Order: sequence, then structure tokens, then C-alpha cells
Amino acid sequence: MEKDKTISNTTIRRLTKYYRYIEELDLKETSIISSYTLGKMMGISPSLIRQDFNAIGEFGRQGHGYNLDTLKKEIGEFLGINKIHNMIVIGAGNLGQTLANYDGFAKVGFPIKGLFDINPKLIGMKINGIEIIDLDQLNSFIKDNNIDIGILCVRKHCVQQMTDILVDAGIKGIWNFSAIDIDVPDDVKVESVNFSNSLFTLSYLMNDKYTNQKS
Amino acid sequence: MEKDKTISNTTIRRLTKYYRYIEELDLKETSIISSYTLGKMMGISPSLIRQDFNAIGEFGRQGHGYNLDTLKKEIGEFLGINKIHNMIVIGAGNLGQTLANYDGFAKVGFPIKGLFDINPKLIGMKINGIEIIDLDQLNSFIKDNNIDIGILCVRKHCVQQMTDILVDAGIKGIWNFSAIDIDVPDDVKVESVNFSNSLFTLSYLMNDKYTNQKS
DNA sequence: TAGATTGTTAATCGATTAACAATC
DNA sequence: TAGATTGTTAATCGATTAACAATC
Repeated sequence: MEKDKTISNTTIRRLTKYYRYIEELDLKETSIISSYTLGKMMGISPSLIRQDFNAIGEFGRQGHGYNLDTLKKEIGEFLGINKIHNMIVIGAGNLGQTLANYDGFAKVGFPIKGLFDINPKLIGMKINGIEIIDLDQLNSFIKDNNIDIGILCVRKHCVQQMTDILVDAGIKGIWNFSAIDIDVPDDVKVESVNFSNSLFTLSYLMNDKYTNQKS
Repeated sequence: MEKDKTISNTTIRRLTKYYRYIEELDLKETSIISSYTLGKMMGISPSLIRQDFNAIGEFGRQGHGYNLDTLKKEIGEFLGINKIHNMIVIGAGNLGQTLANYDGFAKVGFPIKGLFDINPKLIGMKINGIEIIDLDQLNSFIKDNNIDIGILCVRKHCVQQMTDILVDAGIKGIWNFSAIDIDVPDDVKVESVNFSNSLFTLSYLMNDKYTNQKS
């Protein structure tokens, strides 16, 4: 099924976009879509769309287009989002609690099972039905609850320390919302959401002198 | 000062990273750094670093390296982050309040001046000293307070509607935290932080079958 | 001066676009 | 069948790396 060509990061990011877009479309009756139409709607060239889809399999029908259900299933399969990923949040501050309050992740198969903190005032509280637990329970909780993703929402002075704890506990995926980058072994995957980088990029785009650019 | 070569998006993203990195370094006494050393620390090739820096100006000293202060100042200047950008948040829900509670943006010159919502229960409340205001006050508030960035934190069913309101009010930069993409005129710049895209990318990276990839 | 490191051009590598034969 | 659109190869474009002369 999968070719041994490696798939570029840009393709992966677009695949997540297609998936999201198709999800929105799903409600409507259209069950077949051409690369031309999808490209028109999403602002991506049809050629690139076909390259992207063909990178992960062959599921178009020549002369017709792509079946939306198949497309969604295949992309989902490829990205590994057709199975459950249990998550925990490290740091039950504002951001950690906000993520716990958001039900969108659970809906797509990424439920948050627990929040971890060291602040005794928080421990025992429940956010959206999710308990805040003492950090020293982490190891057993990860094992007992089949956790595979840790979400980092702590201040930068303890980010690396918390990372190391997660890695030691056997976590293989870290979603890093902290302000700094982290070091992990090769077999641990990291995806960072860095607010500063994003805000500074916006600042650049708005900077009068440079008025070209498309995102 | 600026060449008319357009600067690629990848270079911009790296420039924001350098800036952030240099900020952390600033505390220490090292005032000069070579592309080799910086590259070693950040995992970026020295050659690429020099290309990036030269894209926005010439401020290295041959035989020595780059002065950290100059570097920070020049990159900041280029990204437009050496001046104040007043921001407002649209949607005073969990995420909007969390962003308002975070002081990091104000510290780097991006203060949040107001939160907007339509929920009467929220209006009048203060989050971290920032007032929640009725949406119908938006236009005058933007003018009176010199706002140039709107942060979108609303549910997807009203995202485009809120975008249009911001655009009509003359906002030129939108930081979009909502779940879907938005349409704006060419002169309005958008930077999106899409949690789903990010989470799905992490999912892919962890997907056993495909164990190559570096972020 | 000798050593080091930049600035910059050339070479390579990778990603996007164009084109078209295959085929539904 | 004719028309449409995929799958895929070739051409182009852009980004990264290598190399080295310039110079501090």
C-alpha cells in the first residue's frame, strides 16, 4: 500500500487541510469531487492535489474524480487519525484548562484523560469532567490509561524537565504549547504550537514595506 | 536597505525562531555568535543561517560573527516587532480569556486592549484587567484605541461573519485561532493557528509505518 | 600577518506545475 | 463512443547546501 518514497512535510500539512475541508463538505450531498473543483475551493492547484493524493495511494476514478468518503477514509488512515489516541495535559493552568474544556479533540478521537499539575490547590478539581492529578501519579496513570500523547502547557523554566519526565514515562508523542523548543530522543515525535512564532509572522506580513506574499 | 528579492515563507518562520532564540541567549554574556555556533545550537545549517541573515541585510563581521544585539534589532525591525501592535480578542470564551490572561504578548509589544463578545453575562467582566465589551462597540473601540490586530476565538459557525466585521472595521491583521480558514481581501493579512492541523500532523509522525521525518 | 568567518555565487536537491497518455 | 479526469512523467521553479573569495 505505501510506497517507500518519503512524503514531504508540506504534503502532510496539506493532507491535514484536505481532511478538515472534506469533513466540512461531508454534510452536503456531493459525494464525488474533482481535483479541479477541490483546488478551486481551497486555492491549491489541481496538479498538486493529485500529486498529494497519489503520494499516499490510488483512489481516484479517471474521468470522474475522487469519492469523498474514500478520500476521507484514506487520508485519515494515512495520518493515523482513524484510531483513538489518549492524551494527557501537563500543566493545569489557563491554557491546559482551556484545552481540557474543548470537546473538539475528543470528537475526532483524541480524548484528554487527565490533567497533571504540582499545585495542591488544583489537584482533585475537575475540568469538563477531567480530573487534575498530582504529577507524581504520572507514570502509573500513563500505563493504566494507555496514554500516547502528552500536551505540554507549562512555563518555560520547567518545560525541558517535564519533557524528560514524559519521555521517561514512555510517551511517544508530545504536543508542545510551551514558549520554547524541546529536546527529545529520535523515537519521540514532537509537534509544537508556538504562539510567538505565529504572532511574529503576522507582524511581518503586516509590515508595510513588504507587501507581497501569500500564505 | 531592503533588496527587492521577495523573502520566502520558510525564511520568515526561521527568522522568528532566531529572534526567539537570541532573546533567550541575551541574558548571557556572549555578545558575538558565528553562524556555525548558532547553527549547531539550533540544528540549522550555518550556510542557511547566513543566507537568511543576508536576505534582510548585512550585519555580520567577517572573521568574527554576528553581534547578538544588532542581530536581534535587525530581525525585530524586519519583522516589524520593534513597535507596538494593539490587539483585541473576538470571542471571550475559554480560549479568548486564556490569551487575555497571558502576559507574554504585551511584554513583546502586542498588548490586548479589549475582549469582545455578545453574551450579556460576560460583558463588563474584566480578565487580567482587560474588559469584555459588547460587540456593537467594536468599530469605535478600534478607532479610539488604534487597534491593528484582531484575534479570532469564536466557534466556526460565526467565524466568517466576525471576520467580515473586523475587515469592515478596518483591521489589517487577523490572528485566527478558529477551526476553519477565513476569506479576506488582499490587503488584510491572516495568520492561522489551527489546532486540528497540528494535532493531525503529530498523529502522522507517530504513525508507526512511517518512521522517517524530522520536523 | 594568519586565522576565522562572513557574503555571495554555483551546484544540488526538492517541491510545484505542466503536459499528456491511460482509462473510467 | 466521446468527454472528463485521473495517474504519472517531464519541465520548471524555488530552497538548501557547498564552496570560496573577500575581509575583518
